Amino acid sequence: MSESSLSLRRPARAARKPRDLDREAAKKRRSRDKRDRILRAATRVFAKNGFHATRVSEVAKAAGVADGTIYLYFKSKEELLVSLFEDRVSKLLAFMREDLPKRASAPERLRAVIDMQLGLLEGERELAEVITVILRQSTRLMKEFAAPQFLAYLDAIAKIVQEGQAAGDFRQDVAPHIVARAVFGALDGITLTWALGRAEQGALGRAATQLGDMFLRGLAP
Amino acid sequence: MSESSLSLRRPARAARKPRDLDREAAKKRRSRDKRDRILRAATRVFAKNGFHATRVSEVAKAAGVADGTIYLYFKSKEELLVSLFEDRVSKLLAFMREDLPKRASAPERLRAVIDMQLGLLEGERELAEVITVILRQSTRLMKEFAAPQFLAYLDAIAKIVQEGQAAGDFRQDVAPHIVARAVFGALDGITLTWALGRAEQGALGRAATQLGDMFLRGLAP
Amino acid sequence: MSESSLSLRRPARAARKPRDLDREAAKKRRSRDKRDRILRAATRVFAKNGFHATRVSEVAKAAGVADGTIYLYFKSKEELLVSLFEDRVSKLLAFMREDLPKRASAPERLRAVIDMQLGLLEGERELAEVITVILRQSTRLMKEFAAPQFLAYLDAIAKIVQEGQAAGDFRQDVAPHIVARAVFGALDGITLTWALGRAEQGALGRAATQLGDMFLRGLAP
Amino acid sequence: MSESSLSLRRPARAARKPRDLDREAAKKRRSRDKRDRILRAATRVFAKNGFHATRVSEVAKAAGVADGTIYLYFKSKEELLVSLFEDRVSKLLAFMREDLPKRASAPERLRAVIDMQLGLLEGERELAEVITVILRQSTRLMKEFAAPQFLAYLDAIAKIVQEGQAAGDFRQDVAPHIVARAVFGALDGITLTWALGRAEQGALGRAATQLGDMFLRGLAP
DNA sequence: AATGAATGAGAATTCATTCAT
DNA sequence: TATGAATGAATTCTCATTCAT
Repeated sequence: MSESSLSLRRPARAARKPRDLDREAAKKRRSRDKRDRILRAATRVFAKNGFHATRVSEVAKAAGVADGTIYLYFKSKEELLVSLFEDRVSKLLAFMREDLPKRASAPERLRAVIDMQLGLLEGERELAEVITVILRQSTRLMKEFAAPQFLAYLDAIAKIVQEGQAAGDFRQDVAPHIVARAVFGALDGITLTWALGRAEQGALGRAATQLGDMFLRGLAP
Repeated sequence: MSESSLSLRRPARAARKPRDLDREAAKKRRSRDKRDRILRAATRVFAKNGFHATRVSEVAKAAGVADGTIYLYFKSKEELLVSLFEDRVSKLLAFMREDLPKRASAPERLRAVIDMQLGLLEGERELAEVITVILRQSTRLMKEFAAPQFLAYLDAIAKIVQEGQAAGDFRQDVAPHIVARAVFGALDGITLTWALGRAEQGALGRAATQLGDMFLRGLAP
Repeated sequence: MSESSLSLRRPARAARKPRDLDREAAKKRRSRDKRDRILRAATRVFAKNGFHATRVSEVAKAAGVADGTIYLYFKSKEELLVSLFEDRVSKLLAFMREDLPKRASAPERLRAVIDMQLGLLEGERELAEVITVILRQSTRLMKEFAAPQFLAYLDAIAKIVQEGQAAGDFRQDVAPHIVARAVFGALDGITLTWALGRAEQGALGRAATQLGDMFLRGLAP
Repeated sequence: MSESSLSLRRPARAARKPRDLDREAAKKRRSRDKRDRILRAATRVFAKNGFHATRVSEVAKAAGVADGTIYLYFKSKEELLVSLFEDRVSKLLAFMREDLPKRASAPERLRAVIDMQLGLLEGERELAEVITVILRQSTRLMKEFAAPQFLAYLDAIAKIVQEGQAAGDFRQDVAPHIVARAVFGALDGITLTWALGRAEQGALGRAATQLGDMFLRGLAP
């Protein structure tokens, strides 16, 4: 701060600009760092106490910033929660766009989805808890924000099933959207139990394999 | 009630005691009525606004009683939520105790569980929403109360799978507790989507059949 | 009142009246009994928990009556407290009217007042606590009701001092109203400590003698 | 404050730290100011309406702060009352520690205590009312907090009496703790009447002299 | 950008009192 | 008279958010 106020008093020189850019970048980096620090702290505290029982001041303390600082990066407490969710969902959607097309068959694609949904949280128990449990604590979030994205995700899975049925890889007598909901729910249930504490390291990976087997066999024509 | 009208025709002396009993009974009935009225109102309002966004006074208004009256029947707002849950869980556990033993094989028992978990909420969309979504809004409730019951339920399902494996009805290469979580999660996912509004009447019944088929085929040796 | 309304409907008979009177008397006795029961219960509970922390329902329970019954005998919770106070004050004022004139000299009258104020509560620790401590918990009571009576009492004591000074029994260089306040305060202080629990049986009697000695000697010309 | 204006004229480097210190000090001062403002407002409002009849919002309004601000400085409404009391008691105890030992004889010490207890409140009628009347309105406060301190104070007075008796300055036939209670009670009674409004300026001083005379003469051997 | 003191709206719960039976 | 279920006004305290520094 003192540095920048000093520079105001000096004549503008050509050399300034590159340095300013650097400075800008550093500032942005620092800013992003702080934002991340807050998000990580929020994950920790939300997972421990739940959304409503968590005070903004607790997140601030856990992040090592002042209460007011949170509001420089997030519009509200609820937006903190949204951001945690958005971050993961964007990764998930990116995956679906980039990775799925590489898989030749519907069965392969379905297995990939299963691996990914569980793999996304492996090693991040707290984040898993936030997404499976805490997220549902904000009604508005659930109805206005999460639901649409969630339904889009379900539709994407249903589409895989449909394609599999069209290609003769899956049985015809199950409704694609029912399978989609079941697959998602099964994965969510696994994650939930794991997040609630009754599961060991690597459990999600093993579960993914077994679930994949079971669903694919259950869907076999 | 019919008894009390009868007693009016009898000699006063003999009627004394029965009438008192009637009065007692009527009082108890009215009391239960009011309790139920409050519970039904709570289900409605909780489903609409979520637990935290619902004010006790709103429930009172919806039930047509004074704010304070709620506290004659429930210790706190949270206990209202617990009561809604307990009512269903007790039915569910009663079913598992009474009905399951009648089913000869593990596959039959698993299908019965699936039918029941979905059947329990068919036609009661608001209650379904309360149980799948709202319940998770109270962290304390989730951790202290619901979790233990939930885990007991999971264990019961896992036990069915285990028995099926022992009897040679199910494949050996899946962990019973993973199947249990997956089955529960799949059912919960179905209910959730249905509760959130994208499903028609009778959908849960059809879903139960298809899910049963899929899981049983997926588990077949 | 009920009597008069009754008599309007029935033919007046000579035999009726005595029986009615008996009935009335019995009723009044029972009524008084219940009133006393409530007052005694109130003393107990107020002394234990204080005025504000005591719920009317607690008094009702301690008295063995229904909540609503209290309101058949007392207009409000505060009136309960007033009644406890009035009862004692009336005894105190009766004493001052009847007993004091019998005492020949001012010193004798002052000693009598001291004996009486302490003697009034001896053996009734709970009542003493209510009067010294609890009474001050109701601001309205203190200001509107108790204060006037209290000041009247002080004036009566001051008058004794004044008479003693006129008769040459007391020193002239103390203001009568200051002595009055000091005497009352000293007695109240004794009672308070005793009520708060640090004093044994008979303590008030001994204290009265010593206080009497000390004040009389202090006032001697 | 004066320091910080000075520092503006000095070279910036050296000024750094002192200015920060100043800022800290100013902050602390402002904080203390606000705390005091709240305490003074509380005294005013409590004296007028009593403890229970006073709403926290009224104190806030009288102090010119927001309701919530009160809770930044005091844990609860009751703690506000405690703080008023503690402040005076600490002065009183400080006096007993510092001033009393300077007085040679027990009679001088007793008179000093009398002067002090009354002098402490002279000119602060509202505070006097809070301490003599309002304080007793919180049962918990009376029993848990005030009682122990109060008893310690009584013991200190009793000790003076005892020493006087040992030195032959006081009569032997009065129990020291009875005298202590009487002295305290007399002073409290004087204060109470004064606080309740029937006394003019300077009254406490005069009362102190007369009371001192009376007690000392009453205690003379 | 950062701070954290200050704000003040908001809500669960209590309990004196009423009144239908 | 007696009951006790029902009422609903009333109030403390919390905590997300703001804003002067």
